[in-house]
Amino acid sequence: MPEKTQPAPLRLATFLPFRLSVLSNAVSQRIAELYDREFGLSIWQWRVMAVTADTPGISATEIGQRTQMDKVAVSRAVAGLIEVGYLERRASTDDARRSNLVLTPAGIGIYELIVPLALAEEAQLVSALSVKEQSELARLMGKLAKAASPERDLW
Amino acid sequence: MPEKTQPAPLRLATFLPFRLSVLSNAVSQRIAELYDREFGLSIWQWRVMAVTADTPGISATEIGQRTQMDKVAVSRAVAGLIEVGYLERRASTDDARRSNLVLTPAGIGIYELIVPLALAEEAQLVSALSVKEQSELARLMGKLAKAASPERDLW
DNA sequence: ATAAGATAGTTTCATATGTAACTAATATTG
DNA sequence: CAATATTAGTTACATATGAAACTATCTTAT
Repeated sequence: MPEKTQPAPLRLATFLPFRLSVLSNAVSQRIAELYDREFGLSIWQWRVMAVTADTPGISATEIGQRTQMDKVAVSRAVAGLIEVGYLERRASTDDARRSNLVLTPAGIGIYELIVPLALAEEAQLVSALSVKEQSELARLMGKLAKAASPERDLW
Repeated sequence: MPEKTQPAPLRLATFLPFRLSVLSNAVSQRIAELYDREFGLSIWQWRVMAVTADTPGISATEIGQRTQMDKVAVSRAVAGLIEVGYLERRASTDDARRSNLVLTPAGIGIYELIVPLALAEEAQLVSALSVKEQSELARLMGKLAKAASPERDLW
C-alpha cells in the first residue's frame, strides 16, 4: 500500500524571503538607530535628504522613484524635514503643482555629518566579506532584484 | 590654497542597507500577496503557522525566537489564527503560563496548500541564479547576518 | 514557607503606515 | 476653447505596529 505523499518541506530558516527580511531588518535597525538617536531622523527622512543632496531641486515624485517610497511617505518625510528646517520648498516656474526641494544650509550640515557615519556603519558591516565577496553579493542582489521586480528598476 | 574637503559621496543606489531593504520589500511583497490574497493570512500568521507545523506544541516565546517576531506580534498572530480556526492552544501540564500551540486539521490543510505555492515562488525567484550562485548568496547572507547581529543567531 | 524577582503572554495607548479621497494645476481631446 | 482626463501633492481615515504597563504563574533565596 502506498504511503501518503509527504508535502514538500519548508523550513523558515532556509526560505529566502524570510532570510532576506530578517537580514534587512537587522541591518536597517542598526542604521536607523543612528539616524534617529543622534539626529532625530526617520529612515524615510534620511532617504529624502540623501537624494536631495544628490540632486538639489528634485521633485517629490522623483524622490519617490529614487527611494522606492510612495508619495504619501515622501510627503510626510518632506513635511517633517521642512518643519525642522533641513529642507526648503521652492516654487517651480514652469509647473505650479510641483515644487523644487533643496536642503537648507542646516540640512546640508546635518547631511554631511551623517554621511561618514553611515558609510562607516556600512563599511563595518561589509568588512565581514572580502572585496570580491562584496561585489559578488552586489551582483547577485542585482539579479534577484530584477527577478523580483522585472517591471521597474529597483535601483 | 587648499580646496574645501569634499565629504565622502553616498549614493543611495549603492548603499547596502538601502539595497537590502528595497530588495527584501520587493520579495516580501510578492509573497505576502499570495498569503493574503489567497488565504487571508498576514506574513506574521504565515510564519507562525510554518514554525508550528515544524514543531507542534511550540510555545509563543519559542515562536518569537525562531521567527524574529516580538512577543506582541506573536500574540496577535496567534490570536488571529485561533480565531479563524487554524491554530489551537493546549494547556501545558508543567507550566500554566505557557501554552502549547498546534495547528488544527484545518490549519494543516491550509498549510499544506500554501507550502508548494510558497516554494514555487521562491524557486521562480532564485531561478535567475545558477545553483552555485544560490548557495553563494546564502553563504554571503549568512556572513552578513552574523556581522549585523553578532549577539544572537538570526537563523 | 514566603517574599522578591523573573518569565509567559496579553492589553493598552500612542504613533506609523497604507489606501482612498481630495485639491489644485496641467495636458489632451474634440 | 471648453470639457475631460492626468498628474503633483496633501489630507483623512482606518489599520498595523511597538513600547510600556499589566496579570498570572513560576523560580529563587532566605
